[in-house]
Amino acid sequence: MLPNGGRQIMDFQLPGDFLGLRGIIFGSADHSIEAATHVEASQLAASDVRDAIGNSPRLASAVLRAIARNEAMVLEHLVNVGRRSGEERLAHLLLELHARLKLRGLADKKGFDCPLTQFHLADALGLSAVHVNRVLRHLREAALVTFQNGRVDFDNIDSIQQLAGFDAAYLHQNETLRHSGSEILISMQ
Amino acid sequence: MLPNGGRQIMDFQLPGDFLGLRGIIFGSADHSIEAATHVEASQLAASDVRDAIGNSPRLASAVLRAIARNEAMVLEHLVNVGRRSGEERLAHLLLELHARLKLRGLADKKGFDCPLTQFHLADALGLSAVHVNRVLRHLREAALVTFQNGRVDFDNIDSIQQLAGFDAAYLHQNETLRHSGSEILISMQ
DNA sequence: CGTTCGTTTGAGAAACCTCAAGGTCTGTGG
DNA sequence: CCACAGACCTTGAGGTTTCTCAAACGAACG
Repeated sequence: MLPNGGRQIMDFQLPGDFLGLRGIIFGSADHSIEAATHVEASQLAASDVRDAIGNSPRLASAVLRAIARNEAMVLEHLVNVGRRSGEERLAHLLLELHARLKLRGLADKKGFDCPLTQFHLADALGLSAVHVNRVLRHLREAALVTFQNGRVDFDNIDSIQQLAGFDAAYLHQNETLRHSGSEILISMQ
Repeated sequence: MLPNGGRQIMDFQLPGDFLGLRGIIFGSADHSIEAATHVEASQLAASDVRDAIGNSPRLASAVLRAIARNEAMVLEHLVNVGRRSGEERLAHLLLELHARLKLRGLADKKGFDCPLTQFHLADALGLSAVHVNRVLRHLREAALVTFQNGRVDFDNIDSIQQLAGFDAAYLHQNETLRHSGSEILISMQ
């Protein structure tokens, strides 16, 4: 949140994501987390996590890579907001969400369920909600992607990837750090 | 660099900064580094760095905090580009550079030497160089900050901090990870 | 003395914003 | 069952910000 009432959404956390890692490391957070859906989460004591990291080089390395991956994502969002047009930005965000959800088995080839409002999209993209609405219309009329009734459907995923300049490499999806129950899971493929 | 020829500068590395840490962790980089001035750097073998991190929990922890700090900075840049006006963005960037340089003894209270061109600023802020020029004029005419002949001078640092919504907390300046010669230095205050 | 790089300024166009109004859907209380 | 409120989406009109194209200027350099 900014003093003038504006909001910048830095990322959308998906099921299985580790929340607030940077806050644990620094002992303070420069952001807040808001639930867009019903959420189930388990809490880990910051000191426990720090101890575990200190005692296990393997875990430390995994956390290191997790944060680096996070930074790569935020960086891509910076590129998105800084150097792409409204259509490209929106397309890029939807493609990113699709790629990340697909890995979790929460999306199919055509699209995915998306509980976000146009206000959420606007605050993530540095646009106004009104403009997001118009851009969505353009994308729909261009038969690229449809976002209606909480569902995103790609009509032509190849051409929309080209439009957005989307390349999933920055997501580093071959490895993930997750928390489940009260444990931290490292999964590499 | 983007396919359409655009460029997004994610950060300006200052003397003493550790370069390409994320590239070492992932074995590949999603960005490139360009020298804006004469640069002296020493190279570390990626495998050596990885080994060192694996063998020293203390070093691993420091690297962890360094990356987290990096992410916080990129994140602030995202907020900057996504939700602030041209004047606010530019003021914010100049204030960040000032704060970071001051810590290294490379700036005084009034300002600092800045070798960047207006093209550099534009590519960091998601603006055009022409617009950067006009915004600089506004800031100069408002007696807030002057950027001329490679020198940035703040006329009224309090009011420009307020204009930009700048708070140096995100820089986490009380600790740094640096490389010097062929060593990695951890310094905490 | 010409070239190159960076800055400055003007003019018109495009992208995007704000304000405003109306529409749809959903849940809720009477 | 109906009326109402709230949240979200949609569309229009007009304004602001920012962009692109273009040209001119100054400084540094060989």
